[in-house]
Amino acid sequence: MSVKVDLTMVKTRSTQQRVAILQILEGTDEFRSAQEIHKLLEQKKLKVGLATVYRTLQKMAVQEDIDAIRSAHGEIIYRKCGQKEGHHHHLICRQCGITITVDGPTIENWTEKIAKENGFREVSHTLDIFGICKNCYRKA
Amino acid sequence: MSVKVDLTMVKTRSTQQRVAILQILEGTDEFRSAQEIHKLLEQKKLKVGLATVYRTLQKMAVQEDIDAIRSAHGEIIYRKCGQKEGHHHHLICRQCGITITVDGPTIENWTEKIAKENGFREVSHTLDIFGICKNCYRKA
DNA sequence: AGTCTTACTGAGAATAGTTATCAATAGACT
DNA sequence: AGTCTATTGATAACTATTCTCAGTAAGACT
Ligand SMILES: [Zn+2]
Ligand SMILES: [Zn+2]
Ligand SMILES: [Zn+2]
Ligand SMILES: [Zn+2]
Repeated sequence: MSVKVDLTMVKTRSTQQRVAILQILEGTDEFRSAQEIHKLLEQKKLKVGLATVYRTLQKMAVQEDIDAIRSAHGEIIYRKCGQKEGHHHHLICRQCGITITVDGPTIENWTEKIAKENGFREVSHTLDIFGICKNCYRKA
Repeated sequence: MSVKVDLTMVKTRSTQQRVAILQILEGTDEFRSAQEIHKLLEQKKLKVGLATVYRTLQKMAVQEDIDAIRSAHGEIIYRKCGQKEGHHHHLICRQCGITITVDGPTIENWTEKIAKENGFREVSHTLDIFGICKNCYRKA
């Protein structure tokens, strides 16, 4: 009898630190880095260790409570996504950061197919589309 | 906040180091990081300083001799311009990390379509598929 | 070929973002 | 209250990249 490990199943405790970080994320639509969130918490007189901020955001991203992408500058930035339900993807402007939520069966089916063809199970995927939006292109 | 210098205006000398780095890039269609290129040069018994590799690649990218993108892992990776044949995606086992390279027109077309529908230009994308490979699943 | 200018180089220090370590703490459950 | 263990905080370690600066070598011009 073997135990199946599923990261989304591990018990997550509701700590003061986790709640504080979540509140920051819920207070904006923008992507925020771990460092930024740590500073914002300091301003609110909430002392949360930097390592805790990193760990919590990382875990939230794995459990799909928040979205994580890599900025052009190299930092991982996080956002509580407006669309709370359902798997989906993002179309992001490299210039101004405006983000459009997109989804559709095409990639979902394609990734499933590719994974199955290679004998993989418990499949998931990440996909982000980047470009220059109409507005920014006009200004350039 | 850093001061931006226009590197395209300064004279570029053809040094042994620059030639060696260019040869590495011309020897493959894949994206390579500065660290990887530095190791490859070592294997060819060419001693080129790591800082020089970083500086040279950075300058080549600014002068648009090569393409530079940020990998999901956070590194800047470089490729000799032109053909997009090197573009592909990864199917990664969450357990053992084994990685399979995959590609196909399906997602390429889909992402292009989605971006165009939303008025985006200069489109790029990132996609990774995760799962449990046959081997690891059997062991579990 | 010799000389001059200055872009370029290498080694290491410095920086930025992130992850690992580990003893102490505090949720959750009986 | 007591137990179990996920979580925390301070800091060390790590990875990728940039900076510093004295020494080197393209390339231009005699
Ligand atoms: Zn989203
Ligand atoms: Zn834009
Ligand atoms: Zn595996
Ligand atoms: Zn693609």
